[in-house]
Amino acid sequence: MAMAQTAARDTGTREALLEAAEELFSQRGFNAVSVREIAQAAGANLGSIPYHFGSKENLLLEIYRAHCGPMNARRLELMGEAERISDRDERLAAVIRGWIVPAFSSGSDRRGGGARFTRLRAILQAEGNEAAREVIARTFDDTSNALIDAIGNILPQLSRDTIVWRCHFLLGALYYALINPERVSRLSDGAARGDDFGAAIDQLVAATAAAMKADAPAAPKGRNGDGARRQ
Amino acid sequence: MAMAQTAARDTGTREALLEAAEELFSQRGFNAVSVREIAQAAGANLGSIPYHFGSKENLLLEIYRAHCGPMNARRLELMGEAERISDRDERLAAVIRGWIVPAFSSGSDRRGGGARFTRLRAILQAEGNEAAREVIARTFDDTSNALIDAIGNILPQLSRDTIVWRCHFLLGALYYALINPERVSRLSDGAARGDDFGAAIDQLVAATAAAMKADAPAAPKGRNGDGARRQ
DNA sequence: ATGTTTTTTGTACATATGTATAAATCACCA
DNA sequence: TGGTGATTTATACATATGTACAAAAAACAT
Repeated sequence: MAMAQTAARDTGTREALLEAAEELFSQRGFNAVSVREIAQAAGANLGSIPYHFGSKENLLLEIYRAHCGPMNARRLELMGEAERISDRDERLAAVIRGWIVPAFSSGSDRRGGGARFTRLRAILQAEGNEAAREVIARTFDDTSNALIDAIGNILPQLSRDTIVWRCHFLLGALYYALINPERVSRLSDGAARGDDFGAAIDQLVAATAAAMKADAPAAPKGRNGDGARRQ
Repeated sequence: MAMAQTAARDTGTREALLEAAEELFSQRGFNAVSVREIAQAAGANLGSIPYHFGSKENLLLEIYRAHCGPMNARRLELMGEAERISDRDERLAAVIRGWIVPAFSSGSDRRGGGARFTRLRAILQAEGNEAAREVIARTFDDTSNALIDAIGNILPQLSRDTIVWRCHFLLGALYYALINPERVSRLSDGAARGDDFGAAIDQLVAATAAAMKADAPAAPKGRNGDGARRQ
């Protein structure tokens, strides 16, 4: 047939479907993307999706399987290198950077991380996709714990809950930086570019390292504004 | 007729629909919630949604209209009070807190902010809902700019882009804390509760204030890891 | 009361969705 | 070359969705 099939023929239909699905899911989430769209973007037939993956949800899980292992391996590798740094401030920044960088870009291969996959996780997390949520928790908690432990070693005066909160904020900031980069450009009148990943990483590392070094918040008692309410 | 709007008083049905829609949207986003679900949750008929709101999207915008004004007014009020504090560190923390608190809970009225509405914004932001994105940008940029300006006054050595980045991280952390509170409980082995809004606010204020006071990140270019890539 | 406007209700419609399936086509090897 | 298993294609199906619409009901004004 026509050109539409070249993508499928070059890389294989299965690969083309994974690629197209990852791109579309990372832009609009899981619910808003139809299997017909994915097939069309991949230059493949609608039926090839149930054929190769069984279901739409399984296609999503396949994307996770392709990325999670390499991405977390790279994280542990970079954080391991960082822990050999003697200077405490430098080590803290390097550990944080080692955790952050693979979320923006993998090493050499296209797989194993990258901003697109992180953005995908961010959106699916917000969508509340159950399958994705479970895979995320199972697959990413160990590197999160590695980060928490490493920071605990560097800053032993901090309680674990405070470190957890701050690492949680880090992940939220990371997700949001990838989901909504336009806002940075807009609010800074173009002085900063939200899609400049290098700047985002540098800013995020500096801000997070400083936040980690702060004293834990004072008293968990009395005044907590009118915000003390449970969900 | 054209009078439909003024005559559309609180019949109960309209309010119930707004309430049910806000609850459902804040849990599962816009796409994944059907108008039939909303009607059922509100104890109303399916046809009452097109009747009262015209369309599903319009119903969403109505929710925004109910919250945006009061929430931003409260933010400006609290930040204004904060700016009268003489001590710089205290003022910085109070300004940040003034911006954060209304995102978790409004003053007296149920409307005008609150964690549920913030969570709604977070999810819709991630979903990439165009209508919501535009309203958010138009309605919230002014309070974001107020926060940025206030911080710029307290910390004049910081460039505006650095402040913008850090406020951006703040919003991402805030969103994520509301979207995924279970993760805090899980990673801390129950020592911290992600759904404790008071703790979340205290932790977020302390971390953000410390991040703001940090020096701007060093290198403008050069080494930025393997993460320097454009979206 | 009567007439008019507003609201509610039930249903219809066009479209979109994920998946199943059978026929057609291709790749590959004896 | 012929045949066999893998893949692709086209179509069908059941279901879900947002909205339109007309009739019924309720609320209201005079």
